[in-house]
Amino acid sequence: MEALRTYFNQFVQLSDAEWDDFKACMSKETVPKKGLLLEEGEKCNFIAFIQEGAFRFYTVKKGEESITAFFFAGDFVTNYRSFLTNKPSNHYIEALQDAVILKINLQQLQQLYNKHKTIERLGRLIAENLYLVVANRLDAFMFETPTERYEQLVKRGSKLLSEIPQYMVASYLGIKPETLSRIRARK
Amino acid sequence: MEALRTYFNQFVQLSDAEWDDFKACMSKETVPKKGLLLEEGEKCNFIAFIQEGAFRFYTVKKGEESITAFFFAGDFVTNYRSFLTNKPSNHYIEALQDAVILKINLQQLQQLYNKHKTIERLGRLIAENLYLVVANRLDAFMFETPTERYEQLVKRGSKLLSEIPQYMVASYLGIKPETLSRIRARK
DNA sequence: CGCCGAGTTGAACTGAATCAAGAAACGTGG
DNA sequence: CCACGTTTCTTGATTCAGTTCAACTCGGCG
Repeated sequence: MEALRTYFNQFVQLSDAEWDDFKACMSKETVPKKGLLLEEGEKCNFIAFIQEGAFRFYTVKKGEESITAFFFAGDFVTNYRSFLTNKPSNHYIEALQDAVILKINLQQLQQLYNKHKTIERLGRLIAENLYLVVANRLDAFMFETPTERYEQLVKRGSKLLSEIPQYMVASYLGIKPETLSRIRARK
Repeated sequence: MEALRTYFNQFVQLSDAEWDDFKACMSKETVPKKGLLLEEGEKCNFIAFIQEGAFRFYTVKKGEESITAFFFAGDFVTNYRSFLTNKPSNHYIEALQDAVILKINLQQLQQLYNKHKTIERLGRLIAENLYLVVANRLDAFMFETPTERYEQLVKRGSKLLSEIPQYMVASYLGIKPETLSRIRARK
């Protein structure tokens, strides 16, 4: 639970009263490896903080799984688009290992937004932050070749390279496993 | 000015006091056709509401202009990334026609955030909204071919097709002018 | 009338996808 | 702890969509 408060502290300083209200809304859940936290077609009405485990966020297009993101302990996991628009998700969220999460749902969060200005601000800062994350990913897809995207992972020493099977990394990079294998083979 | 209030009303209902404070921060500016509202290397410390005119948002990579977005009357225009991170912009913002805008700067906006909870909320809702916009564009680049992206423009009856020269539309779609010409030729 | 930028068309090139086959790694049960 | 079967990764040959380079057309505007 302290990990979550630490996470928030990057953004705003919550008072004890605010934090207590927040904590009261979080409910702990476990998800077994390969379990689905969210299925296509469901509305995502929660945001979850990952205490343990990891998830992949993927969609199925033309019969093929395409991975959009990975989430690890200390991250939030949600289908933010479905959460914000209240429309059905076109993505699945699957646990890659047994996981423990703290969930808060949309209604509870909205009440917290109404009650506490600082939490409203936290919501803004997190939204702004997520904007930056997708904007960077969009840049990577618009301006970089698959090879360059892979090299970025290497340069940043990304977790993905050590913790995620190569065919999933390929999917995340937007290429076929064969292609990633060849990129790695050269040089 | 009323157009701006109408725009905000999609998100929240501002009281007269809040709106007056907001208005007091906006300053009117004009930008001539081909004028730059923002240059590469500058920090973008403003958000501007477009009263008249249109802008293109582009970056130069490997000696080539690549257009990321177009903005029209009734839209906000800013380099949101630079605005949020306070880092230099890697994009230019250029007026496509003579334009009139209402500008507010970062410091003023932060004061408004501090002073009015509803404006803080407005900030959150706008950030969430921009998240959805880039997320959709990312989807288009990850899952659609250039042809499909072009067909989306046609299907949505996009302004771009009537108001923007074809070579700029091509750039926005992430392809060469020759390729867009060929896409249009088939069928 | 002639120029110039925008748009079109053609031919050759390139990087990733596809299809196919094989090698390596993994884990599960005997 | 080994053997087997499945999954993951690699390698090769071919195809394909978009790029590149180049030439040419069109339309507006001086």
